[in-house]
Amino acid sequence: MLQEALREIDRGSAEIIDNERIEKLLKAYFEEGKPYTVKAGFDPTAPDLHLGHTVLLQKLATFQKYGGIVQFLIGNFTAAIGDPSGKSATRKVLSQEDIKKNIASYTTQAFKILDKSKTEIVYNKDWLEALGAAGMLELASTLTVARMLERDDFSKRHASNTPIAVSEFMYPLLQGYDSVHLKSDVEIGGTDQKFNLLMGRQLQKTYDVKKQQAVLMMPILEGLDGIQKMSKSLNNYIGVTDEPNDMFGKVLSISDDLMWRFYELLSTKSLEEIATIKSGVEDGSLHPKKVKEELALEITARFHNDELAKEAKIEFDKVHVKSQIPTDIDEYSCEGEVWIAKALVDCNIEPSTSQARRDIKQGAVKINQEKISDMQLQLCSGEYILQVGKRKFAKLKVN
RNA sequence: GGUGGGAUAGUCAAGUGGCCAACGACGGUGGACUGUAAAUCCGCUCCCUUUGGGUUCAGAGGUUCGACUCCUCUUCCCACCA
Repeated sequence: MLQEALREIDRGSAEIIDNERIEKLLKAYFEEGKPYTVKAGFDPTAPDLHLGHTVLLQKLATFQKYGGIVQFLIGNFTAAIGDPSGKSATRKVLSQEDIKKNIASYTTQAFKILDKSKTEIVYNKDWLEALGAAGMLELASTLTVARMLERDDFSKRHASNTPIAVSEFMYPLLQGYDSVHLKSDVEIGGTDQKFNLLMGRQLQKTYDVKKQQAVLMMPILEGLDGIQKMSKSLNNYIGVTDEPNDMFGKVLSISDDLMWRFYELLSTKSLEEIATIKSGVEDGSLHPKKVKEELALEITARFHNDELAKEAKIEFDKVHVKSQIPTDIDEYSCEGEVWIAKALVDCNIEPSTSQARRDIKQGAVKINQEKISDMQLQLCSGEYILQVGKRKFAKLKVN
């Protein structure tokens, strides 16, 4: 039982620091029913969670299964600084209402995965603001600049002459201080957070918390491109609130290599099962597309339900395998004759008439499934299905 | 505070008076091939109903027939020295 729990916790993790402590905590739980705390920090700057976040959330859910109480930390104080790990140098300051709204939508999404009864939502503003200037100084004095520059981001940016704001140095310290305040037993985060996570350990020691948190790092999930990390700003993400059709389609669009990564980090299938599937693909007994469909179904069903996931697959096949028109298309209408390029822009499937003209020239535009080439074309009254490329559709009614 | 360097399209990055809407790379996008996969190949990639017109190269002025390129000021960044 204990071994099984440990294996499940270890699954997919990139690195665990102080694994002995995790073992001890679990042992105490199994033998005495003693709970422990698992901290994970979230930045409320964007209101939507994507699958990259769910890698962490799923791990938290695993801890909850085995006695962990999740400290779901909302970084409403640190958000003002911006974690240096992103490349954005400065971050705009969010209004209180925005943050509140983001937090609300954040937690609703998170509870699709987490067990609400075993989750404490905490806000670091509550204690960091109280820290004051004196407390900040004290905190800042615990670390040398040389140590700080050890952090990969900082040294790279420093080496490449990219600016670093002094306030950014505070970020790891404050995140570490969160662990002091919360007396966390375990903290989990992405591998890019290693420095910050370790800071928690160090500060817990410095501030004499009597314990040092274990640290579990999860790999960073790559985005749809398979190279960069999944993030909203790179637009390579699958959002947990994405429509079933989009979700299904996006999963199917990832490369075969990336698919294994998604399996490992997102699927609930056991590692053995995944290994079996993988060897099936390798020896040719399983088609990779089928395998990817399975994954897409699983993921879509998790955030919606089985029914909707199946419908998404049927819809997908209809549009892409049989090249038919999707069931739901945005509808637009207009008065009088319209020039085709203008119509495409009005239907939001082209960004500008210039782009529309180029696409027409290249034969990317279809009306009612027929390729068109006349860029002077005027649409007179009637109903048209407009299409650009393989994915963009709109229905236009000309009166 | 001093000295020097820099700011170019989504990103990186050429361009040092006309040949510049601006090389190239990446990204994005369209097409071919497929499994809407990857890889590969070809096209497109500021806006405008376009053999043309308009607005761009941090910002504001100026020199010039003509400026991304020269001058002045402003803003921001970097390095070295203090």
